[in-house]
Amino acid sequence: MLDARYLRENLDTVGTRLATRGSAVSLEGFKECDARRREVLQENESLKAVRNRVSEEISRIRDKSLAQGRIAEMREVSQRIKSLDDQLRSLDEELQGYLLTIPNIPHETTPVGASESDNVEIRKWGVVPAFSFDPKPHWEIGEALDILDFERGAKLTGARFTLCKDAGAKLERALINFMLDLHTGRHNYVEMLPPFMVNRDSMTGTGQLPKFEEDLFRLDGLDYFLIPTAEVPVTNIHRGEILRGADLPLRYTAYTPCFRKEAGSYGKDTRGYIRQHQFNKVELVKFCRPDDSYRELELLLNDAETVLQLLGLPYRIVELCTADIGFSAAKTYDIEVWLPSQNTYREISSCSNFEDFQARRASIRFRETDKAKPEFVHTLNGSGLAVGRTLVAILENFQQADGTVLIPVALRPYMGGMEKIG
RNA sequence: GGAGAGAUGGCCGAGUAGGCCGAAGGCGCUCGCCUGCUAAGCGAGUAUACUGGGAAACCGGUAUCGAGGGUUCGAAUCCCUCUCUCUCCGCCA
Repeated sequence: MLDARYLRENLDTVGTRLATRGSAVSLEGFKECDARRREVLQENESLKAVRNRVSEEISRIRDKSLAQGRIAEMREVSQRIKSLDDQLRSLDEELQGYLLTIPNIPHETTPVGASESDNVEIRKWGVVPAFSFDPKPHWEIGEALDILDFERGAKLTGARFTLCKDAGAKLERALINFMLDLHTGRHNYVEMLPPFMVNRDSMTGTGQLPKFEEDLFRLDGLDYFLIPTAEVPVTNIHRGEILRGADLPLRYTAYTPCFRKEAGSYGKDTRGYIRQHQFNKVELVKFCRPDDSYRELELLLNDAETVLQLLGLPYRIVELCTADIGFSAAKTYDIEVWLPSQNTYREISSCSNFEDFQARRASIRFRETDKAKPEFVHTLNGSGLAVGRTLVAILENFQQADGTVLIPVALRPYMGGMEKIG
């Protein structure tokens, strides 16, 4: 959420910057509503000031019969106030409606672009494997090794659900533990295990609601939602809090399953394990001072990259352009891992700086000293990494001519010493 | 699921025959004084949001005692609804 006052005073500039996102954002509604609201607010508050003053006078009059005139007068003032209160309530709601659906302003370093083809490749790491045979897609490898069972996943639930079996299940679990140990041990993140379903306030705090409800699974009869990413519960840990400056930056990591409806991606990635309604992810979340957030973003990106480096998976870093960054983000780097079967890089992590956009929605502030005014923190997060896609990358990149798959050395301790699958 | 108790400022904790309560007191914190160090002591200050004025320092208004409604000239105090916490019983991984 943008600051209403800032928006009011910089309406044109903000409009221009938001336009680079591609989708038209109209600020007219906000402007008009904001003006009306302040008008009503002012009349209302001055009437309340009168009422407070006169009521105070009435309280000092012993003989209330002498106050009847003023009491009658105030009765009318109160009527008027009540009506203005109602108007104000609906105007507030309307204004919030505008503010909650206006996306974040892209950072000045976010490349301006019209579509994802304008994203900018920053760097590459690793060597793309050369195969002496035709590399298979991961779903064939997984089925041949009997570690990924798509048919039974669909039987148990439906399309885009998969049953992991035996070494597949173990590999998934090993990756989770490997990532968490790396981030808590070497990168100094604090591990969290949050609830996998959250309430509406939490979803609004990080920006999934009110605009993107159709992407979420909601529980029938309860206003709870299955989390689409650990970003939601972990960022909301400090919703409504004032943190101590001395404690910043806070770094949290969390494993959670993620649940997404994937509405609007019906034709995409229909085969395999790339796009599921439920998938595992290890997430990195930071809360920091505004001045530090862009430095912290680079560090966060490095922390996520380290996972791929230790696993020996080739990847590249892409800086998303204004047309491709998410609703809440000011700047985003994607990490894309090499997938031989698709002969291309595919997203495996997305690292974003939200600046104070989420912090303002969720009211997450800090006080530099005990006397200082509270300021909004900056929030960041990134996948570290998407576990299912990491498993896919391992199957495809480390597949052998005989159909087996080599397990990365770093992962072997987590696999009971196993060196290959099959 | 059944029965009861409670939710006040950073924390603890007063306040329930409605008015002078943004809210006593204590702790904590900040600044100053004092004591040759430490401890103690003394004085002052110490919420947030919105909004009007001002270049700013700052000054004014309104709101906030879990949340939302209601009664009233006026509500932390009365009424209703909801949420959460705690205790006991039942059930359960």
